[in-house]
Amino acid sequence: MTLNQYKPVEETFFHMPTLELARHLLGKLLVKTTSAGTASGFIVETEAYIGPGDRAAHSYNDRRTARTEMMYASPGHTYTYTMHTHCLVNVVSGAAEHPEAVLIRAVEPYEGRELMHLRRNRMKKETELTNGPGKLTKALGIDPTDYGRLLTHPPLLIAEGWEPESFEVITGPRIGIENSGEAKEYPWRFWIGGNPFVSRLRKSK
DNA sequence: CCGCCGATAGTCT
DNA sequence: GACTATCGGCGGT
Repeated sequence: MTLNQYKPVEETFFHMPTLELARHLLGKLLVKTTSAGTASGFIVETEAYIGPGDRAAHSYNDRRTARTEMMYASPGHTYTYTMHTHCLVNVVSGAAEHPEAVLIRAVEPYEGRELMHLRRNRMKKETELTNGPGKLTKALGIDPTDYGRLLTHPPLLIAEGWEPESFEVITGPRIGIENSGEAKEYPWRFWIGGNPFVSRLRKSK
């Protein structure tokens, strides 16, 4: 696999409602190229964060700040932010001025496994490489300098991957938002049934 | 395989 | 100064 063999999605792919996009991103490839090489993985878990009314979203109550500014951009851009020491990556969704996004929570390694292995401090277990939002960004080499990129071309892109008919989509409550009132119950987490790279396989509450 | 817990830094009040 | 859309090590089973 070389970079020019990936088939990036069209920008119009991102023009669907956020909950649909969270579902349709499953199976797609997330691809990052740096001077060290190309690393990619199939998206196997996502979460939707939907606008000013979603208590779990950074855009809750229309909090428009320097950090959340990209959530208001047109769909298909990245919204990255740091959680403790980790960088998390979101796909901006919804029309411009509508602050919605889809968090990528886990991928299954495809190209550049050796590079991912090194970046992850030679992590022994294969499934531990990319089974969390902070883990996958480190493995793929995604960092805060990727804030605001358009995901239709290198160095960071979403490309065609698995056929949607080839896997089952499961939904459930989002992770790590215990302080978000009713919103913590919304089934806005999506993952591929039976995939070993999904974070928190058993504890899906 | 599971759950607990401490580390760690960017952002906002 | 108080939050986190987290991670990994450790100890018990």
